[in-house]
Amino acid sequence: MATIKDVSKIANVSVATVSRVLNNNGYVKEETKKKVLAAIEQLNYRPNDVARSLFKGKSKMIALFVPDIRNPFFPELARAVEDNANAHNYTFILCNTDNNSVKELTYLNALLQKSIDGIVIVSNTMSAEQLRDIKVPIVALDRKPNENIPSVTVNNQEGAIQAVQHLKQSGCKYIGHISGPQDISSAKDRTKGYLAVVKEESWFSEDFIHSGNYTYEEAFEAAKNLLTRFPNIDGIFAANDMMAIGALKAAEHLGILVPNDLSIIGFDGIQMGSTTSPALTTMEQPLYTIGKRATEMLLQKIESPEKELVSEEYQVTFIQRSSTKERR
Amino acid sequence: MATIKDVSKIANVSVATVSRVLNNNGYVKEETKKKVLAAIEQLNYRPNDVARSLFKGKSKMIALFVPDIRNPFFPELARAVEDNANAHNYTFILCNTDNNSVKELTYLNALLQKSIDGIVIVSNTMSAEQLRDIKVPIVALDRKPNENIPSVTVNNQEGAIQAVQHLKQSGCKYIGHISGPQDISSAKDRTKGYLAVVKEESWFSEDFIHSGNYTYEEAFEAAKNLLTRFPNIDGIFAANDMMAIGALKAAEHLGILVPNDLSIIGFDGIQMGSTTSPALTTMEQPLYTIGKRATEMLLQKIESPEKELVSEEYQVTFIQRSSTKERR
DNA sequence: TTGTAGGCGTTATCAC
DNA sequence: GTGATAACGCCTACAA
Repeated sequence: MATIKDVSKIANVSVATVSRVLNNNGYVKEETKKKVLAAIEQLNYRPNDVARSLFKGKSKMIALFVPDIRNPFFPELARAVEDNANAHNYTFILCNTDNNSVKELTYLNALLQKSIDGIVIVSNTMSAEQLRDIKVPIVALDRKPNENIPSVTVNNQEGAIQAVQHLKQSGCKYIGHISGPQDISSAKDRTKGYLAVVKEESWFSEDFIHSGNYTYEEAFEAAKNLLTRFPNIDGIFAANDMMAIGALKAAEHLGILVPNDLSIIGFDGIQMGSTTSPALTTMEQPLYTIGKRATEMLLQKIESPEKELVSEEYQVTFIQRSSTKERR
Repeated sequence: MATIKDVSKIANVSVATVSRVLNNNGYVKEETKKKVLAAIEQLNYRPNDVARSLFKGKSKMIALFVPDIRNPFFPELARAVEDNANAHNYTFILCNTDNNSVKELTYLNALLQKSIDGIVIVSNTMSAEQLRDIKVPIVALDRKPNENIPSVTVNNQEGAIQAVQHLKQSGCKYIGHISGPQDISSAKDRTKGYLAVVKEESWFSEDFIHSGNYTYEEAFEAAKNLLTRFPNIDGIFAANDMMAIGALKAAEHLGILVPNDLSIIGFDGIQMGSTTSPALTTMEQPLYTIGKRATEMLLQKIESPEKELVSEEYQVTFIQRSSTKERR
């Protein structure tokens, strides 16, 4: 690879001048500029970003931490972040944390050594202290690890309320809930929403809630238990689509007809929900939008660190498909 | 961040000595080593990877090019590559190319400026010439862009033959094919496999093949056309699972019962195939394995460039689920 | 066994 | 307008 020095020789100028035309700053005569440009062209010269990074202390790289990119919820976010990073000439690093705080910390250190400029993080494992003394900008996405770190989320509780109310309005009397991990703010808020609607019902007890840990497999089991134990359940609100799909399968397994005998509603709006039979009614998150927004906020913070970021909350939208009956 | 100089001062030695203990090379007295280690500990010193990269010309970063991480086929590969990169202390960069060769080239240049050490690439758009004069190691995954570049793939043609034969053996008489983009080697080979089995059948004509472009939506349309035009079709081989799921939906749409009136088999073995109703029979690729292997090969080439890599081919396995009848 | 110093490729500060 | 030159933080001859 050619260096700035090579260019300077060919153009018969100093490296300083080359640097000036490269970065368009400082005065440089039109004529010499042309010479330099020609030399750059001739050598097909490209500046070495590593040297630049060393000097500037910035790498033009941002990272995204997700638990596991194989979970269908995350690729949409990842794509949004990558698109945005790319549009601003940042390189995109992806880290699968497995919700493991040790792994998270290891990634973090490795990235700091590489002068990472900022991180978008979907996590619930990092403690407040850990995050506090990190000096690179961080924006939380989908979850709120703690109050001190700016986040982009959706109205989880309100969305859950809407979901459960839809079940009621479409005729469900006994509504079960498959919940997500309660240490994840989004999951907790969705459970809160569920409770807000049904807590006062005469039939309600805590036993109508089973944890599915946000996974297909556990939700399959949870739904089977729930439906076996309470055969009169005619509605299920799952805290995410993967679990709703697990519940769908469980119903199929038990010979329960959806939506005739049982309505199921999910949360997230992942594509998979539209490919099941019946297709899944759900509360759709604007996933691409929130991913994009989180990245924009991060880049803004990187480029003007003095401005404080303020958290944002987006709205979910109800998507009627075939796993619930239409509102009567 | 503390620097090597800070450490050297505290330990009362030269930076050279610190560097020696850091990299464990050269002689250093046990006692001074301890002093240095203590100083490192005290300052919580971590070497600056950017400076290292500049010196070595290597970044300890590898990239993965995929068309679009939102396509459910890619996250499994991405996870495998990331895991392996991480295990070898490499940082993982993800690039969505949208099958756009201009975008690919732009990424490539940006990464070269960052001294990227190697690239795993799932692509069919890069021309032979483009790839030839790239000096960083490249390994192709899932597809063979051209013969000069080492690749990790599966036995696509053979797998397709098995798939179509399964349809025949389970009683299908008229078998349609929803094909993928013919400029992708994997898709082409699968079509070849289909043809190898049915080309000589009396009923066969090219009209039994419709392109679905590897997408759900196009396959949905393709299947509808196929099934409307040839109502006697009782088997469909889709060149990937996304398209098979599209075909499943099309059948549902037309009131055709799967697998009673129509058998559908896919290819890939993505998780989504197991969540549909009926669940999808498919030829499963060892996705994690091939992703892992491609990365291993890449890292090996990076660390010993003198050794030539040789392409590898893995086997697909037949997974009987519910979208086809069992072999009689 | 340890230290000095040059260089990796850029940028920015200061002269001229 | 332009050119030296000192950083950025690290590594490795080469000396000592």
